[in-house]
Amino acid sequence: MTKIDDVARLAGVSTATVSRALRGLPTVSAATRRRVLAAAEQLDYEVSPSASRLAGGRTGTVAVVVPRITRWFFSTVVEAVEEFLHESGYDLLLYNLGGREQIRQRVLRTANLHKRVDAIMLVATPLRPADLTALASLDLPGVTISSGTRVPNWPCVRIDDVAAARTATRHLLDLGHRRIAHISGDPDDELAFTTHLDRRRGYQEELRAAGMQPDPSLDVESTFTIDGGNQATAELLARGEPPTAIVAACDEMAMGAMTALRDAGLRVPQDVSVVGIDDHDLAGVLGLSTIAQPAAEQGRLAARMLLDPLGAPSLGPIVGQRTPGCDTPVMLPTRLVVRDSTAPPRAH
Amino acid sequence: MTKIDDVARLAGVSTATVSRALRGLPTVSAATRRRVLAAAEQLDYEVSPSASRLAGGRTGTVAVVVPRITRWFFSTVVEAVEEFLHESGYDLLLYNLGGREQIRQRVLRTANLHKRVDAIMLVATPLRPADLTALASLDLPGVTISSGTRVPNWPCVRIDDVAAARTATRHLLDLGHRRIAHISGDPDDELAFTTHLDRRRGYQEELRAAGMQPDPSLDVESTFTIDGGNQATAELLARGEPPTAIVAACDEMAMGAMTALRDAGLRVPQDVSVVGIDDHDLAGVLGLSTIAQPAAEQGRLAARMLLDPLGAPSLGPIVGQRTPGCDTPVMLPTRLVVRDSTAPPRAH
DNA sequence: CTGAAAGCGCTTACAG
DNA sequence: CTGAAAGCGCTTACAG
Repeated sequence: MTKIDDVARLAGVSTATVSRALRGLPTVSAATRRRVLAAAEQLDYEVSPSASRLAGGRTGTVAVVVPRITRWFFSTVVEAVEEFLHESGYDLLLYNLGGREQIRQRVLRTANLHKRVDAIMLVATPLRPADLTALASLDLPGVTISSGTRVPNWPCVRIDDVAAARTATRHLLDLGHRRIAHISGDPDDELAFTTHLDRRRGYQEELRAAGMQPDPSLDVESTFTIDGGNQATAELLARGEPPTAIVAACDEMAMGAMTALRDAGLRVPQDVSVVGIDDHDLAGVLGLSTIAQPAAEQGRLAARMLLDPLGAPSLGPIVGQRTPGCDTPVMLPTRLVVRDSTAPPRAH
Repeated sequence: MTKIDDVARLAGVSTATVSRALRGLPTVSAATRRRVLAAAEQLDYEVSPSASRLAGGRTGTVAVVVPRITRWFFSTVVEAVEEFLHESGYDLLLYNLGGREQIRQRVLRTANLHKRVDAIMLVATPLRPADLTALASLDLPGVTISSGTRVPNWPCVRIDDVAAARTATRHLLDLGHRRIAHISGDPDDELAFTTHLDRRRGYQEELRAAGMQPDPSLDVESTFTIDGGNQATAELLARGEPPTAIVAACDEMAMGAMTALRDAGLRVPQDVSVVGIDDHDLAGVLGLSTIAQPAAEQGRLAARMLLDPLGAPSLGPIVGQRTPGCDTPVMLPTRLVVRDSTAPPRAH
């Protein structure tokens, strides 16, 4: 392995100068820089990350924490984030919580992340008070995506979940539906995962704006998954007269709903309309009407907001600066995408 | 930040002993170990990864390279691998190639990975000869999942793609189909991504075994995606009399095929049967018959084969030992899952 | 079983 | 703009 001394010797300068030249610091003359770069190139030199980190105190690495990488929203966000990070010279350490509480604790509460990364991105990760304390003591810059708990001084990128659910509900109202059900997730989750709460609120607000009272018997809780949508819908149908339309809190639940309806012999949209939120990769294949949210864009933007104050991974010390005014989440727009799963209710 | 000296002082031993005790090395007396652990606990001590790596030469990190994290197979593999790695004390560095050739080069050909990870996992990553040379000079242990290029001395976990496609084709033959089309991917990819080639071979072999000649006009190439399946099927339909059944090289292509058929006014399975390979999360929702492959299990097994020779991340030097007999890929079984997308052809 | 000392390969004040 | 020297926080022979 060639090391910095080899480069220094070949270029006829000190290792300090090699270090500066290679990192593009401005305090190196053009001629010297050229010589150093040539030497490094010739020797095929790559800096040792461990040594650089130990000496410089920066890791050039970002931790990205997601609940489940297999779900559409999270894999889409991670793909966009990965591209941005690597283009910026950062490595991505992936943490997939996967519902395992012990992993959550190990990642968030121990000093595990400390000394390991320069910054943290939390995607839709609900936090307990103890988690917040742990994160605060880590004293690292970070960003959150989607709802979940806000972390003091960390910016947040998300959509307006209330508005998204309102748009979905309004779409059904506009089509003439009055018996509109809602299926959502995480009933016994005491964590502050607010997405489903916000979306329920939007559903209820829009009904009320139309002069209607939300009917609790048409509002079923389950989990934020295909299976959850399936079960919630089955439960809904078991309760008696089916609704003419369903607002699902996410596309995956909507897909489960479509399956349950099919299994019950009901046609979509002739018997029951279904609208989701997300615009999942497969929404088109299924003809699912939905409220599209820009997942990749949220990832890219959050990555940018995270890295901007950090600068290049190996350029001088980290500026402790926090983005000012990051108390207001950045909200990205959503839009209604009408496909084949929604239609006017049948005439009585 | 508390460091190893603080622990040493509190425990009344040398830093060398702290290091040994904390890593569970056997050459520490039980009493000393207890004292050290208590001190570390009391001080909330966490080893500095950078320092440990620099001094010990191990990174406790594995690079996982996937083509596209947003696709079902890859996110499922990564989820399983992530769990295994973290449970074993390793970090996961994610590289999502995303079709960007320059990224492939940066990841595989430069010494980028060197000094950064202890081992590499390549998931369905095709390699050019130059990539193989670069990997060889990295001299790191590794493992490959799925087909793609074999790397000398690296074990490989996969399914038998030829057999999977044969089973899919036989299923259609058993139902009475004779006009069976095949859609697959990567037509102008000179890389050695062999999955689609193997699956085509299986399709053809099974037809021949049934005494039939594969009809080139029923074999369309596109890309390994939903969109690719859609386009390939549209192309197939444009060629004239539709087939009575389609073998898609993966579920995502099958989903695209279902969309194209629907758009063309053809019903599945009444007019055309469709069978895929994968057992994608959404195959059930779509009623897609398919050949299920164990994605998570391939990930777990590959992670285990990768880590076994490495031992715990901070336990002594890496043993250069390569699993013997790793020249034969480990093949995991697949199985036919019949749903609603396949049925006997209509009587003429 | 334990410790003193060297060394891992860089970066960073500091001085010039 | 550049260099000599200290130091980042561990692990590892080596010696006992």
